Amino acid sequence: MMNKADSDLIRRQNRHLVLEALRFAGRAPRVELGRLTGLSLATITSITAQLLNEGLLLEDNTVAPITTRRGRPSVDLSLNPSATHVIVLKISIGKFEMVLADYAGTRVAHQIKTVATYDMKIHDVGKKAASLILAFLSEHNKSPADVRIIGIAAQGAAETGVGHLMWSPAFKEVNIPLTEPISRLTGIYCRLSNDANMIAEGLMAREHYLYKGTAAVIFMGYGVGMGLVIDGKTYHGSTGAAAEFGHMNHIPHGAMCRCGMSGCIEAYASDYGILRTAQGLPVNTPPPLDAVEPEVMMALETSARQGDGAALGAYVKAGEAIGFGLARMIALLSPDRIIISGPGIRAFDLAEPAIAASIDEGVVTALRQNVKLEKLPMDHDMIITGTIDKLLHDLDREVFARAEPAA
Amino acid sequence: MMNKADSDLIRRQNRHLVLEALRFAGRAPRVELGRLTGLSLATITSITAQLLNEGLLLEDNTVAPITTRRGRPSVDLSLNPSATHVIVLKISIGKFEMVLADYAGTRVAHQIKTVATYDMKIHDVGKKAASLILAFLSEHNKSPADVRIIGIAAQGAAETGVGHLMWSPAFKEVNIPLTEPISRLTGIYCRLSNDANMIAEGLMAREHYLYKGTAAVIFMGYGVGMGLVIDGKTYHGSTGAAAEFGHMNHIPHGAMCRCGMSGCIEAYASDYGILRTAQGLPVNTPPPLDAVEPEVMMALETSARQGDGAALGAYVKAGEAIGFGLARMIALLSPDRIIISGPGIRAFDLAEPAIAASIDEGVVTALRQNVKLEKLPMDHDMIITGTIDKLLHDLDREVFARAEPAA
DNA sequence: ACAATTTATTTCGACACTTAAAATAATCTT
DNA sequence: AAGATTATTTTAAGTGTCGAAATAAATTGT
Repeated sequence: MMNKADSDLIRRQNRHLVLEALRFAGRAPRVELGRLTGLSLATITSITAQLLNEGLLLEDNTVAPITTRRGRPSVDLSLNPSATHVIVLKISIGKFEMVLADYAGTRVAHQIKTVATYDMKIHDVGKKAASLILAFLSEHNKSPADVRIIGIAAQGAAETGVGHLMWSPAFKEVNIPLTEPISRLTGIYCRLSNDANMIAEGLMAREHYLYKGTAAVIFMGYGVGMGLVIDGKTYHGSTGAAAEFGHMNHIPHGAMCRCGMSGCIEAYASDYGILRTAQGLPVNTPPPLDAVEPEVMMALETSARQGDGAALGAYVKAGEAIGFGLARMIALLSPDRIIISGPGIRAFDLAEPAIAASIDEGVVTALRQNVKLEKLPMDHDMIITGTIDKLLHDLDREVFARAEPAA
Repeated sequence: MMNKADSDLIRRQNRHLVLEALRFAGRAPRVELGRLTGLSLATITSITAQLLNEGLLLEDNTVAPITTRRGRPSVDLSLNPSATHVIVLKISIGKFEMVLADYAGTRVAHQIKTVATYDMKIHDVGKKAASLILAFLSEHNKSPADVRIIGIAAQGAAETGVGHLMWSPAFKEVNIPLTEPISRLTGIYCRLSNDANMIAEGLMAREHYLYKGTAAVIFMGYGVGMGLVIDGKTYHGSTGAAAEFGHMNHIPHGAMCRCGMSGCIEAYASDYGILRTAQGLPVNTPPPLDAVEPEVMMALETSARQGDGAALGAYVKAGEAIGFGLARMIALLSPDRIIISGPGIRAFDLAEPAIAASIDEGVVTALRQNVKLEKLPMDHDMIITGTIDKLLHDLDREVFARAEPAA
């Protein structure tokens, strides 16, 4: 069903609208907010007065009005950066990266810690993360009370629901509990997401008008990941670990994958898969435990460009795996856009013809023709940017859209 | 973004809630509606008075209260059957089936017309359907003004957005416009959907508490179809022709499919695909144009049960195609439930071991373990039931939730 | 310098909706 | 027939949005 509606709901939704408009615009006078939200100026006055009173907004006239128009000058409102803060913890192979951002989305601190992730014991991961976060905070003279939420973006299959990391290239262990211990040890509410989903989230925050429908962000690199946006919302399956594009089967009984199965797309299109093919190793050669060094992949790319047949062939095999995977996804979901990114995007041109041919081969024209396929240069930072955006949007919707009970 | 909220929105949502509760309960007194919706009795009085006044509800005390409790007896309310009507047109190979149902969901008329669908010219389909509908109505002393919406459930790929049938086993032609001509010629608003989606819709209306998340209804028969429910709503892709599970590639460069591509799941798991395998015909044998007679499939099933190796092998091949397709879908979407239905369900036991083995082979345990796989006996009527449910729900939400402007 | 003009914001009065509490209705019990 | 009990309606208060009117704060013109 739905929930019943009352005047609380109206206020909540309209407050949310105002916050969203301001986050989109950065700064705007009340008239502008009226235009953006469709609300009357009277309502805008009422809502912004409340938000100012609660310390979420700031009257911001630091920038002198450039225009020399007649009439009462407008006074810009903006989100109050110090209303609260969020922390992003990005977990990847061998390192923990932390970013502290204020309520306006500006990054105020940044730290990268080298951590020997692979051999960590299952319960040390959360403990280590929590202690790094607490140290990071006190280094910047902040207390846990200043931070409203921690968002973890991790490589691998993340169960957002329970906050476990089902598996990840960064760890030998599986089913690592993250949100619970980190929440408990820091006293800060904590959420876990998959890194590719966070890229999708970041793109949406930037060009949300483009994401009315369904879009998939494919992420090629050490593994093959995907962020899936359905009807404008990132999709998590029943467990929160959906959209495992990399571990969608490509060839029954095919090449050995890091996940223990055979024939996954990743076994052909990830760094290690491409390398294995290029080296002519049998498809059941176990994948290496550590990430393939970028230099190795760059060398492979170079020799492919110089005409090395084995290297070229490996990129074609990778393209076929990606292409048929996309064809299957298109048959199933018919997305509006597919965006391919990740470190592997460097060599995209080598795989692209095979990708295109495989899509043609794998799905009828009628379904394919409406899909836009784009590539996006990799930006590691986008994972963090996307996570910040998502955390702040979540806070706006779930926390700050609710009016504080009057004193 | 969202839309702004005002008091209209509240009323709309709460009216919708009352209508939904009454559709769910069939008949209920006001106190009961209060409990079901969470609204106060004062509000229920106000809303039901309005709905009674608009003719959508009926005070219904035809059934004498069985209970002999003390206190003022309650008076049941129910949906007014004659408030409006809906028509379902089910299009399948060789026949058009029409059902007229009242606002309470009761069927009041039913007609099956044999139509030589396959060779119809592209613009004759809509004309034929419209004239049959008009004749059907006048036969039952109804005028188009008594009907608020026509819902078409068609086999094949339906573009709900534009109302075209992209392709269908029933027609030689492709891209057949349906909603526009039928709407124009009958004067009744018209919508097109895929038949498997309507089964999913019917299941949801009956057990909507089971469909909070993601569920897929696979439909095996002449073709292989799918209805996909994501977050409790049937999913249509960018064009409205998503969820073409049957035409998701199974084996690159594989068996020839009716859609013109090679290696689709349907090419192995549909009636004609199974038959082709059993007969030992080469995989590039073109599929027959007409539906395979049920008797032929039943004979095949019988010989498989009697130990015919070729027949058994064909069901195994079909099971592999379905199983790997499901494995791929699970990797991508991690649904809560998968339901397999359709006429092909009769021989499900012959394919089931192969389905299970292929799912095991094709997707890691961690993703698979949360998925419930069920089979559902085929009921052709469920397509019609589901369409009626969906039409009425759509009307409740889009039309009747809005209060009529006061006279 | 100051009135007129222009643009932004706030205030006011009307209206819609929900709700709790009080009032009313319609039955059964004793 | 009075009292008890359950269902429904009415009433009064509270919250929210909106259009119109009022107010604020600038520029322009003289």
